[in-house]
Amino acid sequence: MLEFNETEGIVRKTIFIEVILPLAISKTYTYRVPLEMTADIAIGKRVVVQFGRSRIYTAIICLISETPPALYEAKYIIDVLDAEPIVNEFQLKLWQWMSDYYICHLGEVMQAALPSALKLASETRIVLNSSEDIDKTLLSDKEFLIVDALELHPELSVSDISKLLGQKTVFPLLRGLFEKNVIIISEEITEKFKPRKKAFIVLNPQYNETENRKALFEVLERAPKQLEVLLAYFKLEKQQTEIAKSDLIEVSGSSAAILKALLDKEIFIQEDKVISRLSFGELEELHDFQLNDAQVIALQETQEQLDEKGVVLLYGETSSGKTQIYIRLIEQMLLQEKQTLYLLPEIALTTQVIERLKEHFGGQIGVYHSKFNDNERAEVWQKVLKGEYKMVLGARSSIFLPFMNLGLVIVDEEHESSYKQYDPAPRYHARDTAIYLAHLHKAQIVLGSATPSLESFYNAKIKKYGLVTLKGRFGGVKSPLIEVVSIAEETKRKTMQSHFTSVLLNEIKAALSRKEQVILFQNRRGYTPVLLCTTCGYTPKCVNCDVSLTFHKSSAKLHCHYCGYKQDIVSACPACGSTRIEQKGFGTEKIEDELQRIFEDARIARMDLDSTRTRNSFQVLLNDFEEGKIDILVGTQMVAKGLDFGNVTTIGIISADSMLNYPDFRAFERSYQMLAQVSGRAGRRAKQGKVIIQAYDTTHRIISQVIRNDYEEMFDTEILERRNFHYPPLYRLIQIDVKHKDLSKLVIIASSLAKILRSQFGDRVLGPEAPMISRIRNYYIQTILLKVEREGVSVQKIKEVLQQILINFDGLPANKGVYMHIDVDPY
DNA sequence: AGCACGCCGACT
DNA sequence: GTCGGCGTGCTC
Repeated sequence: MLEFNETEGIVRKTIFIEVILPLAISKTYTYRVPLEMTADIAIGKRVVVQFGRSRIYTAIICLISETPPALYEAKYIIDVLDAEPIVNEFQLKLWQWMSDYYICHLGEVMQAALPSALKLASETRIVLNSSEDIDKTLLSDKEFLIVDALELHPELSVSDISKLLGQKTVFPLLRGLFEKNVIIISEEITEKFKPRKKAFIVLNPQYNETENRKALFEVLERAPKQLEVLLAYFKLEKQQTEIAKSDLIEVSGSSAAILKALLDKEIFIQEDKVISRLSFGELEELHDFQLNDAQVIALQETQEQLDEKGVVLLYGETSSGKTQIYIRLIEQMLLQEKQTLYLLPEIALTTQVIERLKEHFGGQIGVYHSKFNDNERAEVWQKVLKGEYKMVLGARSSIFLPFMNLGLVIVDEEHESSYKQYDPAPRYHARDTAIYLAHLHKAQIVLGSATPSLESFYNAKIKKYGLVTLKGRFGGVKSPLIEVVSIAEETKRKTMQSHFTSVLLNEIKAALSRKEQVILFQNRRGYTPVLLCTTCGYTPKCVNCDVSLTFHKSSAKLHCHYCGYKQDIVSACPACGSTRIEQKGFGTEKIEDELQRIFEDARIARMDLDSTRTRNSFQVLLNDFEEGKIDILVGTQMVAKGLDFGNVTTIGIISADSMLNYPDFRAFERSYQMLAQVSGRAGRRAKQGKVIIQAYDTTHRIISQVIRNDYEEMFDTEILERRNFHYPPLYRLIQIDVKHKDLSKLVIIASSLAKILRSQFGDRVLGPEAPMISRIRNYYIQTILLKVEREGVSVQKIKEVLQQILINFDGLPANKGVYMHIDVDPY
């Protein structure tokens, strides 16, 4: 299609573009480009398009062509947003791979990949950025109008603004306001990540000269209180490199007011530094850049293996100093001007790792975190794009950043389950996706763990990955003593007190008397505190989901963990009228209560999903614990992840059985990892820690393997089981969830689907089966599992066939009202 | 994902 | 006799 452009006097072609829309749609859509925008078109740029009657979206250009679509008239694009592409070819390839591998729509991948500030849509809510002073003289008339309107109405949608201005094209205007930090996206402002700051005091450097110092003493002669503070400062200075404000006040026996006088006189200078009390274990020694012998060897081996295989599993015990090795590898990347992606589990990102690495690498390091607000995320995106950040530290979503020349990917704590996204699609695993990402860039990738996932260790064993083992605890940290206590035995001897064995209680008592801290660990899954009528056995259940309601003392209500439904507590059983209703099972809340009854004077706190729901409560809790305001911390999985407190010497596992008996093929592997990681937390520094494991089955092989610290034996026994029962890493799993509001219809539909699948895939198909939670938000669920062997068949082929079957099945009138979702590698 | 078009119950 | 319930189908 040729058109003549009079002003330029040249013949130009009308072009058509394929765009990805941020929606769960299986296709890309074709739009027509107005001639005056032709020159601005490039793959990876954003365009504004109208889709459907009234909706406007930001889409990404993924293909440019000159042939108009044959069957319909393409709409014109409204605008081109970018001067330069914001998504590169590597990313588009990665998106396509994810969409194929995880069987989801490209639009869903885009939705997950782009920070929302980069994909405004007509429904996006906009608010003013209150933390920023707005210089209104810098605004254009239209911008001023928008700001004015936002001052009146705190929250407006993009389409509101469009109406207000009487024009369709508002995205470029809004983009300008974003860049000036005037407006922000509303959904994100609630979760702003707040690093904790602590005040440090330093002497004004001018007093480092002897002359000036003399004068200083003379000046302060008539202010004895202030002089005392100064003397205390000099004393502390000899002992430590950094002097905290609170320490100085305490040591000098002075007050904040006196210190303030010194600050006002500019004798002291206050510095607020971001600190954290969470760590991933091995950072104390980060300042010591001398690698020990074991590390030197491991580093060298890692490099050799990386050159040979591209992927290396760095299997290093807790405290063996994996981080130092990462740092060396990163340094080499920096020398080669290549980018590094350093992946960490979500929770570890609030930690020292960031500060320490920032200290070492300076401003070249970016952090990408779900708790950052969207403007910050978009900013990191831009800086990675421009190559300003040579390294990014981030949680799973940072695999989506626009790296141009990635040289190295590090996946720390690679076994962590938080690398897997469950909902919504794309249900991807960041480690596996990172391996593909590295492959696209021909980059190297290091997976690090003290307790590797079975699949990674397996891949290392079959020589697909390189394997480097790093033994020995760094800095002479001793391994803790592990003691297993039989609950059955103590129950028989009647020495149990509620859920605690006498052995555990004695250890707690001893630790408390030594002024040391204790962490108690209770796995919540499978042991929720439910109400039970002791007369008829009735238990209150959620009206929307197939779960028992959980009693929450804090709200004095019964809660559903799946849909948030709340209900008042019942005093009489609605089934039989009996008032004999008791609490069964035990959650952290109950443990906390009972513990308080036993240790009346101890300060006990609880850390779980409920107690840390609000933004800062997690930090506050850890803060208090570190500062010694809490003696005993009771918690769920959360406490197992990377907590590092020097004064914790005693760790108790309330019930190892509840983890081991969890009905999941990975229960043993997870239990091993959990117990090994928790044990690694005890007695980190000078003191040797003690771990008490309470269990009914004290002879369980996993417990004994944890005690002997024998990962490889665990691996061997587990692999045997996995082979026998057709589970990963020897087989691949694809899970299909079938959902319907009507249970009887669901059962019929699910089994007919299973039958169709079986005709194609034979006994690779399992189910349908009702999952543990068989109804959520009024939808009944059945799952069908596909076990596909690793050798001899093409998984991609199987996925294609599967996808086609599901599309056909979905279209059948008999199956209306059914929802299906696919989870590839659902673990 | 949204939003419109379309066929069956409780209201002026 | 109309307003509105949400079931299904399309969006370049």
